[in-house]
Parts: sequence; C-alpha cells; structure tokens
Amino acid sequence: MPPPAATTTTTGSFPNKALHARLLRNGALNADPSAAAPLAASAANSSLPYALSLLQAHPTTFSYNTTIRSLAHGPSPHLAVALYRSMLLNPLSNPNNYTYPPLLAACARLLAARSPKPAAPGTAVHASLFRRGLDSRDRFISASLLSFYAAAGDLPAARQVFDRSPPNQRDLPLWNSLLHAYLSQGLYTQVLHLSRQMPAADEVTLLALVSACAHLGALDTGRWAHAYYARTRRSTTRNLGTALLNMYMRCGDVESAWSVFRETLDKDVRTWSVMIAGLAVNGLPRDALDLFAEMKSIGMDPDSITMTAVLSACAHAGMVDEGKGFLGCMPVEYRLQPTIEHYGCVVDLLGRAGKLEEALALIKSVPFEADVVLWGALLVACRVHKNVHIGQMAAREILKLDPRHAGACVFLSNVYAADGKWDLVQEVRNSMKEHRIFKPPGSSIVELDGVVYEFLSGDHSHPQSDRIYAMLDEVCKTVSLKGHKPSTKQVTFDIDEEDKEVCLSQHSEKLALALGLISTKRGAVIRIVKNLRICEDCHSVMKIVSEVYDRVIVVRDRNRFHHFKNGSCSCLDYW
DNA sequence: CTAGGGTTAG
Repeated sequence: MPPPAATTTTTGSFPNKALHARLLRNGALNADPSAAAPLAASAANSSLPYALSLLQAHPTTFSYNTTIRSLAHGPSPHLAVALYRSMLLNPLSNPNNYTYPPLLAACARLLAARSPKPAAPGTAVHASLFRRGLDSRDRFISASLLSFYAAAGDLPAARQVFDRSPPNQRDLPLWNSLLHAYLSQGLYTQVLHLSRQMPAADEVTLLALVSACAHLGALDTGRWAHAYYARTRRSTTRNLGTALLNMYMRCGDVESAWSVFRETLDKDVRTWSVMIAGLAVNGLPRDALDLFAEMKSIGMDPDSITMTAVLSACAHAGMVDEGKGFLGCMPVEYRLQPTIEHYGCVVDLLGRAGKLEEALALIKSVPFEADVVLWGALLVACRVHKNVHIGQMAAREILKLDPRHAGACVFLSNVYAADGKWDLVQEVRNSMKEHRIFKPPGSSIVELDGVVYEFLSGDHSHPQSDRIYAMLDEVCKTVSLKGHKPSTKQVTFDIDEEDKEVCLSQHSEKLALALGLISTKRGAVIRIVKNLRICEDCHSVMKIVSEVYDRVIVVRDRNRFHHFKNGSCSCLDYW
C-alpha cells in the first residue's frame, strides 16, 4: 500500500510545527537561521507554502540547497527549478557547488517522461553554474551534468563534460555516469570498450556492462563480468543477479541463467519475470509456465510484465486456451488491466495457431485504439499462414497508422506480385521510393574470445574476409549436397539489384556462422545475434550445419531464440 | 560549519 497522500498544504497542520515553535522560543533560529533547513526540506513536498515561508524568514544557502534537493527527488521536480529561481532573487542566499547536483538531477527527471524533451531548464542551469565558475571544478557537478545530458539524449555534450573534467577528478561514479550515458543511447559496443579503460569497477559498472552484453549477446564478456563480481562477493544481489540472468538468457545460455537464478537472494517480481520471459523465448515455454506456477505458490504477485512473459510462453507453446484464460483472469485474479501489449501477445498466439479470424475479432474488440504492433502481429501470422485477405486488411490498417511501415508495404507488394497485378506492385514501389522507405539492413553479431564482430549482408570488412567467404562456399556446397535448395521467397525486391541467390548466400548471419566455424573448435557453441528476424533460408542452412558440422548454434533474432542442434531447431520451425 | 554524484533488468 502506498503511504497516504498529504491531505493538506496549509501550514497549520504540518507535524513539525511544534519543533518549529521550540526552535523559535529557545532562540535557535535566531542564532543559526540554517537550523530551519531540515524543517523546510522535510516540509517541501507536502506543505510547500510552509517551507517557502520558512525560507523567506530564514534565507540561507544551506536551507535553499536542502530544500531544492528534497523537491528534486519528490513528485514534482519542476518545483526544484522554480525554487532555484527564487533563490537567485534572494540576496541573502547564493548558489554554491552543493546547489547544482540535485538541481541537475531535477532537470534530468523533467526529461524522463516528456517528448519533445524540454532540455532548456537544464542547459540554463549549466549556463548559470558556468557563469559562477563552477564548471569542471567539482566532480559531483560533473557527474550530474553528464547525467543530465545523457537524459537529454545529448551524448556529445555528455562526453564533453567527461573530457573536460580534470583527470584526477574522474572517479568511479563519473565513469559510471559516462557508461550509462552510452548504454542509454544503445551504444553497447562502446560500453564494452569504455569499461576496459576504467581503472576500477563496482556493481554499478558491472550492471551497465552486463546490460550491454545482454543487448549484444556478448557471452564471454558477460561471463567475465560475472566472474569479476563473484571474486569479491559471496552472494549475488538482486539487481545484478537479475541483470546477469537476463544477460545469460539473452545469450541463449539457459543453464547459466538457472544457476544465477538459484543463487540470487531476495528475488523480486523483475527477477522472476526475466526468468519466465527468458524460458519462453528459449524454446522452453512449459518450464516458463511451471516457474510462473512456482512464483504464485510462494506468494509473489505477478505484475503486468510477468503476464506479458506468461502470454508469450503460451504463444510459444501453442497453448491457445491457456493463453486466453490468463488474459481473461488478469483483472480478477491479479488486479491487472490488460494493456495493448497483452492483447498483442494473444493476437500473436491466435495468429500462430492459424486462428486468424479470431485474432481479427480480438483486435476489433480491444478497448483501445489498435496500434501498429497489434496489426503487425496479425500481419506476420497472415504471412506465415498465407492468408491474403486478412493480411491485406491488416497491411492497410497499418499503413493508415504509419504510411512508412516497411513490413506492410513489402507484404502488399508481394501479394500483388503473386497475383500478377504489376501496376499495383509499381504503385507500392513508387510510394516506398517517395517516402524513402527501406528495410533496415540485416546485421549479425558474433563474439569470439571476448571480441565482438558485426557483419552486414555481403560484408567484406573483416580482416579474415577471404577465409570467411571460402568457408561460406564450403557450407553452401555441403548444404546443397544435403538437398538444400536456396529459398528466395523472402528476398524482398527492394534490397538491391543483385542476384537474389547471391544476396541470400551472403546474409549477415551466414557470414557470422562462417567466422564462427573457422575460429572455434569442433563442439564449441556458436552464438549469433541478429537484429531482424532470421530468414527461412538461413534457418534451414543452420539446421543442416548443426548436424553436419556437429555444432550447437544459438541464434537470437528480433523476437526469440533458435537453438540448432542435431539438425533441428528449438523453435520447431515456427517463428 | 552543515550537504552532494552514478541505480541497472522485461
């Protein structure tokens, strides 16, 4: 239960009134006006007028600073900025180095939920402290300035704060702020690179590093971070434990995730949710549902995200009735109102099961405005089940909401092409050209000996490129001997003018696979992370390679994992 | 004189 909200903002009811009176009576406030500081700070978020009257009566820098700090961490951070303005107007109080860190934290919090982001207060504060000569003088100010620019999405400015800070001032929190700035911008390889330059690492450092590894699928580096942590700690704290098991799951290493899960103390709902979601996408949806049952049996309440993981498990297991049941019982049993994400999971669930009419009916019945994600789930199902009629409807709905949606354009154009309606194909193509729509280029990441390599389709940038392409040639011959025919169905017309088969044979995940094959010993697991969905051709090549070369290959694509082993895949060819 | 920075996972 949340604490009861303050019921009044009048000065009369403030509980510290008695203390205030005593301080006045015994003359303490006269002797030291800063004695009002704790009173004003503790009143700021519940009885602001009272706090302001205290500050007016006893205006000291110290009192303003503590009150700004209190407001900065309270429910209305903009009041911290407002109070700073009134501080500037009061000649008896001058901002000092203690004023700025909480003020900048308040400015950063103002950015969190807004778009477009109002960066103006923060940059004004920066200008203000710069005029006072406090720029680059104080490591606390540097760290909070850096965090503010990170929150504003201005990485160059954040980096500049770091670069301009004197080297002897670059302590661990400042490095950690920089790390999190890169992390928040999605620059994961730079996070790995930066962390290697750090003089030391603490838990916050490792959280950023492990999180970056999770995004990249960089298992070796993630394992290194885990070992580094385990050297100095007896048990795993909840937050790092959750980050670690998420990392193992997102690298497809389910066993290690289980062991971290078992040794993590004080698991919270996030810990459980990450584990359930990880099992669901790693081909173990039944285990995910068993774990959910265990979670409930120990009295841990699921939250909205747990339920997304549970519904995703049902979808991956093909458990239509169970999934619908969970969605239906959410409001009653867990007091959770289904969100559009939950409906999306069930549309996905119905869609995979081929129940396209029912999925369509569900979309029409949701109590929200259906979004691109919802229609997109249906569109994917229509592509898999080759339902042109509903697919066209979904694609048109998507294009109404987002005329630049590449998937919908490609679907429509493929439908028209299959039907021989070339004039309509041309129309879609022209529209795509006009809107400058393109599918993001496919890229794959493979990590070898702790170094992350990224490949684009047809990439020649790797120093061992010749050997990679030689290996790729061998793989192509091997799989065709096994009866594999290149499946060009999924090659979309708009990639380029190259021959489709050549294009297909140089998909980024195949290049990553080839590098994995030449750089690791027989029997070693090859782990690849792909930014898009794996294509049908690559999927069947991976299956054959896993058998012929006796390899376990784990591919993480946009939505799930494919564990290839002995010629088959954990996704059961359904993705 | 007093006090202050980084906090992640789905």
